[in-house]
Amino acid sequence: MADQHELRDKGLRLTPQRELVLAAVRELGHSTPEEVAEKVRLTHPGINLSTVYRNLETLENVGLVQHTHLGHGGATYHAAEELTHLHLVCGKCEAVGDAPLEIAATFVNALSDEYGFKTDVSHFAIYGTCSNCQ
Amino acid sequence: MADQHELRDKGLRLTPQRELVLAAVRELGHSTPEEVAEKVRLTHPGINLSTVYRNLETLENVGLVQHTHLGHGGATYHAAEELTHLHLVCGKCEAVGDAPLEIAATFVNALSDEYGFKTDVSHFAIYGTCSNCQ
DNA sequence: TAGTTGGTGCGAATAATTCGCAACTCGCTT
DNA sequence: AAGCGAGTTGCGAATTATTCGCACCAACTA
Ligand SMILES: [Mn+2]
Ligand SMILES: [Mn+2]
Ligand SMILES: [Zn+2]
Ligand SMILES: [Zn+2]
Repeated sequence: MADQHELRDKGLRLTPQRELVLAAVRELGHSTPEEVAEKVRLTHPGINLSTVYRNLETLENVGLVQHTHLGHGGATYHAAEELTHLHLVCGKCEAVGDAPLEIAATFVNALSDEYGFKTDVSHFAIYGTCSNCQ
Repeated sequence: MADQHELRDKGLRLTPQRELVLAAVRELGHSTPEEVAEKVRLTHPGINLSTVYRNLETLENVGLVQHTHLGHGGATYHAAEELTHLHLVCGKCEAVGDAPLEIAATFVNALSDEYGFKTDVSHFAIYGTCSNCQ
């Protein structure tokens, strides 16, 4: 596994649980800690939820996963490689649509130029009303 | 109080607690339910935290207050009239800066034109790194 | 192969928010 | 002015989400 480097370089270990959590996040796309746990338990029923939380945090520190806020509640996780779009969340039907990052380019540049603020447009969802719900 | 209309029209009552919660939100600007409760308790120690939660929800349904997500955690509330800017949240120092809504105009228009998505740019904060923390 | 130290399972502890319900009161009607 | 009914409140308990403490286990390393 190439991920070993990311981990071992920081004195961390590649445990089965950790591999399983990472694999689950990669397969699921956006997913809550609970969903990750369920996925992992399909093949390894013994895994503990707090282990999932701890590994998501560890994997995020190492840069292999990231979290995003899609709704009013908790965070969802995704593989770091996969963050190539922003999320359009409809406040009425709860639908989550995608849009390319480029669509926010002028906005991001303006924030950078005028405020020196480097934006991560996809950390928080873009909230509003989708075309179906107008 | 002009707010009576907003409430009574929907069969709701203007109780002292409700007035106090609304007044606190208006004075505090962005504030968590807990902060609203503390503010109200300065003059009315008896108010219950669940009453604050319920009234914030009610006032939001009626359109007098709104909530926004400034950080990874819970929501903050503000008076509806006051939502005239978007929030730039720094992931490193936690600072919350403001920027005018107009700075997102082309972005909002693009989402409208290309996806039919009507964006509320200030419901979620804009996340990134502030100029001090680069 | 043994030792060091990070990781895991588990149950308890926190924190944040929501509920259930009896008592209370706002606003309306006689 | 008094009465009534439905919306509200206080309170404690219940949920949910996430974090901790700790003894035991196991991944790396020499
Ligand atoms: Mn929200
Ligand atoms: Mn976050
Ligand atoms: Zn919708
Ligand atoms: Zn900063």
